[in-house]
Parts: sequence; structure tokens; C-alpha cells
Amino acid sequence: MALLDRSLLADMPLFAGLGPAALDDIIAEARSARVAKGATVFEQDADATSFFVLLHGHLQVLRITPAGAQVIVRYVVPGELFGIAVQMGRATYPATALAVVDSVALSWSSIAWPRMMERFPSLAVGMMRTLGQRIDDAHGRVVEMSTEEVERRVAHAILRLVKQAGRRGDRGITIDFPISRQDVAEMTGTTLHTVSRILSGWETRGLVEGGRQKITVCDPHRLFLLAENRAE
Amino acid sequence: MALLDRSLLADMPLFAGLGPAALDDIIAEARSARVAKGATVFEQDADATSFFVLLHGHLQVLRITPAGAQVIVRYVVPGELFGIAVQMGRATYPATALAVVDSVALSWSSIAWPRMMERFPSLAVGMMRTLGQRIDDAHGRVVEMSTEEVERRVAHAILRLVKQAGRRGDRGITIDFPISRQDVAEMTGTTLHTVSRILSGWETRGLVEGGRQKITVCDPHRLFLLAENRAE
DNA sequence: CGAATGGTTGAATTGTTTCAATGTCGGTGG
DNA sequence: CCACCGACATTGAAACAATTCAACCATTCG
Repeated sequence: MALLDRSLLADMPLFAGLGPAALDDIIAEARSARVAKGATVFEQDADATSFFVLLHGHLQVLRITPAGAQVIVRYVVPGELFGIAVQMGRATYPATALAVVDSVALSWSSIAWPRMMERFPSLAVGMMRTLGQRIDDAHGRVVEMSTEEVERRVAHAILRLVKQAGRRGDRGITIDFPISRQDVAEMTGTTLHTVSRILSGWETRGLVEGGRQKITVCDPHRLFLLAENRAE
Repeated sequence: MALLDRSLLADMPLFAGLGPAALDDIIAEARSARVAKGATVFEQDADATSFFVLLHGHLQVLRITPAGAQVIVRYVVPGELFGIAVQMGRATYPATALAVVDSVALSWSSIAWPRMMERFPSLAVGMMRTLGQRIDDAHGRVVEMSTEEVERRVAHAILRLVKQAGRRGDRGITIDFPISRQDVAEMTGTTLHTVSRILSGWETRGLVEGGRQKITVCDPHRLFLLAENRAE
């Protein structure tokens, strides 16, 4: 495997403002690990022994309710932090991180965090920004679920995924990892049946193109208008 | 008005671990302000010039959508931080804070925060804890809205309010500030009609007692079972 | 090739909203 | 002090969006 290099961290918001020497110090403490598709990096309620940065691949972060229902909290894309339970003052992970494709992550021991933060106080600022961003996203989702009906929620979810992980193709922009109707349902609080009907409807109207665990958005602008409920 | 005293901050998680001298320093920079019932402390999208601690009273934090729908993000109870947009790396407040009863808040200038944090690094840790708690709450709510039907969401919301702001009376535990059916609807993503029907139903069964802008929980345990969907 | 996983689509059902009407409480002003 | 107005609440009936139930098809993979 290639040697770990500070360039991996250089353009992450959390590490912005740190010099090369600092980045070298920080990366010297990191370990990297492969995660096979379908494997978990950590599981809900397990001891939060590490925190992570995704280098390669895509993860689902999901919560499972006592009743057994799954909810996808977010998708992690390369360059993002995840598993930051310690920083949140928690002893255990609040959710499970599952690789949806073969992935690679960098990890640091949780107990290293206080020391890192002491040496580089800007890490605390960056972490608060990250946490703040997550709060904002989560509140945005609460607002969405409170005020919008299913079709528009699905439209917003798809557009978010396209933005994060869209790959341009000749028929439109495709979400760059396998995603099932069930997954979309678990992101939007509905059933796979409803998602299937909605996507079929859109396909008829030329907005998207479906496929097994695949979604291609052919007309992002019209989908956006639909999501915002402005005419159509 | 009474002089500001460090004891106001002493038992807040954010300031835990700071000595008397530090608390004196911090409170010396604070200003206090009365907020009349119905007035706002700050409004959504306004410049985040200050951050706050509630000393007395109760606030609603609400988001308004472009379409005009309101969603109550949370209720602020005495001792809690609010308006911490700067710490989240934002220039503007993401929501509006509205006093539901006459209230008193302590405030600090946003520009004082970096200096405070530099002098007392434990503030950063405490703030990350607070932010983490908010993320957890918000995700919990997303899960709830994704997986539970309205009646149980309303039950959970009422139980949370009772826990935060319940006042023991002879007929049960009453929520200690005026709260309408519409408010409960805006917390749970439903309509005031549905909330009214649900509360009426509960009243018939002896679980709660209603009233104008008033909710008294007579049988918290049975309401809890209903919220958890375990028998009834 | 067979089994498993993912997807589609009709039909029936249901929880919730929408529409509408009416009632009640509390404060304000004549 | 009482009348009236506005805000809050209740409750029926109709409409509807989404779920549930069910059957079936397609694709992938071992």
C-alpha cells in the first residue's frame, strides 16, 4: 500500500490552516484500513474507540430503531469525517457506518483527540464547524419531513445525492454507487413501493432513468423545480 | 436589576471545570436582557452578533420555510445555550428565537468567542458536547418522523416537554408555559386538527387533561407506553 | 440453472388532511 | 360590568396521499 501522505488531509476544512509539519504529525498517528462492500466500519452502540476520514469509496450511516426499522442518516463521501462520537462527548457510536462499495478510511484513536486538539487549537474550531453543519443538515431534514409530501422529499434526496456523488454520463448524471429503492425509502421515511412508483412516474416524464440499484437524473433542472414545487 | 453573578453559570455543562475567577471574567463580558412574551431574541437569517444563555422563562426556536410553514425546532429552558451560530461557523442565525413567556437572557458578543475559547480551552470541549447533543436530538427526531405515526410522535413530544418543563400539580404534571395545539402540530409535523383529535381521545381515556394553551399529563406511565407502542 | 435480491404495478385499505361549521374562552373597550 | 371580538379548540364529513397486501417480472450471482 502507498505511504500515507499529508496531501490526503491538506484540502479538508478541518485541517485548513495547519502547516505541513503539523499535517505530518497528525498523519503519523493515523492508520488506514480497507472496508469491503457490505462490511461495517463500526456499529451502533459500540465503544467509540476511533474517529475517521473517508479516503475512497462510499458509506451509509444508518440508525436502527428498537423496532428494527432502519433510517439512513447520511452518505459519507471521500474527504469527509465520520464516527466523530468522542468529539460529540459520547462514549459509543450513535449509528452504524456501512460500506456500500469497497472503501478506504483513515482512522485515529479517540484517546489521541484531546492531545491533538491541545496542540492544534484550530482543530476545535474546524470540528465545531463540522458539527454545526451536521446540525443544520439534520434540522433541514426535520423541516422537510414536516412540511413536504413524499414526492418532493424523494426529489430533494436524489438531488442531494447527485450533488455529492454524481458522475456525468451521456444520458445524464448518475449516482456513483449502488442505491436501491429501499435505500431511498430509508432516506425519506417512506416505503420502497412508493419510491418505485415515483421513479417510474418520473421516468415516463423523462426526468430520470432507472435501473437495478441505479438512478440517472436526465433533467436536473426540471427535477429541481419539482422539488421546490415551482410549477413543473 | 440584580448584579450578574458567577453562580448563574456555575452549574452549566459548558462552564463546568472553570474556576471562580474564570467565571467572573466571563460573566463580566455578558449583558442581560429582558424579552417580553411574544418578542423575539433574534430572527432567522439575521447577522449572528451574539450568543445567549437563557436565565428565566421559555423560548421557542423556529424555522420558517420559503413557503411560509413554521417548524418548531426546540424549546429552550433556563440554563441552556441558544443562538450559537458563530460557534457553528455561521454568519447568520438559522432560526428565530421567540419568547413564549416573559424571559431573561444573558448574551455575549460573537466576536468575544474566539478570545474566550483561547483563554479557556475547555469551552471548546463543552461547546462540542452541546453541539453533539443537538445533532443527536435532531437525528432522533428524523428517525421518529421516518418510522412512527402521528399519535406516537405527539406522545413523544409531550413527554419531552413534560420532562423539560413539567410542573407537578394535583391533577398531574402540567407543561409550564402556554402551548397551543398548533404549537404541538408544528413540533410533530402534523395539523392542529389531528393534534386536537388525539388529545381529545387521550382525555377520554384519562391520560391527559386539556385546556386553552394548556396540557396536563395525568398518567405519564401509560402515555409512555403508548409512545413506545408497547401494549397500552 | 435455480435461488435470491431488487423492482414494478394493481387493488384495497387506512391514517391523516382538508374543508367546514360551531363552540368556548379570555381579554378589551364601550 | 358586560358585550363583543379574536384566538384557540372541537368535531363531523369528504377527500386524498401513501401504505399495505399481493402477485409477478427481471437480473444477478453462486
